[in-house]
Amino acid sequence: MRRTLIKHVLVSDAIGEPVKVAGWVRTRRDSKGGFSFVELNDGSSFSGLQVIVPGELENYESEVLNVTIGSAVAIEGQLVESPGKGQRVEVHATKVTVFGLADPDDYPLQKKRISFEKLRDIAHLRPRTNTFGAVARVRNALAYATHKFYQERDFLYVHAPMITSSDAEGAGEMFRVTTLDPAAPPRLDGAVDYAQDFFGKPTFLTVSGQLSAETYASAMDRVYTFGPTFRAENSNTRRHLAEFWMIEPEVAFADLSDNADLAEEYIRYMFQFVLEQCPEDLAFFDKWVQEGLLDRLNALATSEFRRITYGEAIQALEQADTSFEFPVHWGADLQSEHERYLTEVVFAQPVIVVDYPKDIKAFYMRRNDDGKTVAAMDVLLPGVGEIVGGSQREERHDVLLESIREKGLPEEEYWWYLDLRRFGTVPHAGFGLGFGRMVQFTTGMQNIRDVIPFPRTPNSADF
RNA sequence: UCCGGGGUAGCUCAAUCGGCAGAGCAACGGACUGUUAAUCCGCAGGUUGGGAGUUCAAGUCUCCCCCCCGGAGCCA
Repeated sequence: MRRTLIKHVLVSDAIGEPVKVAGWVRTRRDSKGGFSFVELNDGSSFSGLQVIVPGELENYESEVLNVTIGSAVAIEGQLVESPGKGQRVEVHATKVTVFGLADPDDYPLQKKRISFEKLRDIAHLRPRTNTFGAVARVRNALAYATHKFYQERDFLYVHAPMITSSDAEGAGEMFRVTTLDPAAPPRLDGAVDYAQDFFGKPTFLTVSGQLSAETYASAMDRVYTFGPTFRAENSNTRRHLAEFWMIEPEVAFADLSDNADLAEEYIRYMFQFVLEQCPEDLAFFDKWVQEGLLDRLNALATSEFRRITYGEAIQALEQADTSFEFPVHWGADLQSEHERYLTEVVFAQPVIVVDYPKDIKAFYMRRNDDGKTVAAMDVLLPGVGEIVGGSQREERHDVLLESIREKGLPEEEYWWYLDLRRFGTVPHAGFGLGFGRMVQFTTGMQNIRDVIPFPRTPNSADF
């Protein structure tokens, strides 16, 4: 008999028909009536399926009564309307196959709530909990929405390399990739001789797929990357990971305004999609993780984002009757507290800040005509802060070269990047969106370590 | 990396001035005719993160180390 996923059984109308399901037991409650209730979850939906196991089954005493939370079983039986409260249908078992028991003396999960911190220590078992099952489904839905959104708009999915020989991508400390023996590396004049390393030169894990995306946008018009990126920063916050996933669209013949349109549309699309696909999971987060989550997501799925310039942002902050830890003045970068104040207090909605001072932004951002600012943009969301950073890229060869020199970057490493401006250069723009932060915002989960299956942070790379 | 808060039973936590290390839940045994975080009775559960020190006596005080959480910086 063919197995049906529980999410399909729960909405099935085939009352009286035979059905087969399998999954992991959440609870078993025995009745004096000589039968047991078994709640089964297979990860396909938030809700589990209630199974009634009659005492007459031949393995009832020998096996079923040993089934506890965490056990893996398959059930064959009949779908019936449930006389009890709390579920529409249930299954009356005619056969129970026990694949694996979970000794309750050792099994670390229980029906009672366990702290997220403790669950990180058992990350291999936490997807079996309500919260992490729901996070996994929402994360999946957001990834699906991402591909759907860009594919529907004729973007090409580009796989950026994860290993790079450029140590000057300008986005933070990098992890070194090497096959040399760290205890005894080959040396040349005292220094490590990377000519003998696997790639014949020093290599690192990428911090961004942007530069690769730009090369493909300069041929395929509109592209996006969606892959892991790595930062060796010693960041210990609830918003940072050493290994995290980023989505980076890049569009040719586009300016900063087109870029902001795209970011806004994309973010709204994800909210709409996940509201449609994961109502049960979101209702759970709304009730147990962050009150008011559903109202906010619903509002965001349709509302426009507020767009202001950096100069206007500084003005608004200078007029604020709050005292900030970091002083506000034109030329200073916006701190977390400033970003939060703008998006949470001043406007109380998502905010896109554009045109930042050139001195605090990356070399590749397009210089504005005022000579002071660049065509950069940050998208700020209440609760998470910066979720998108992007810009129109500098397409003028001489201006880009000047920027590279001004910032003291190694010109020779950018020969291919400069080539894009020598041959058929084109105005183009793009941004990066931190996928984990999007999942955080969508689920209300406070810590980014709890929205990725196996978080990598300083001092922690288990599982 | 900096600042602050923590680490006690399987889990969530308590322990007054330094004086016998406790509770709820889970688990286990039993009771209960369809339960929904079931309920009731009973039983059991400990190298107090690791190390050193002060003391008649340390979960508690001192020092070193490890780990976790929150905030900041860096950023997505």
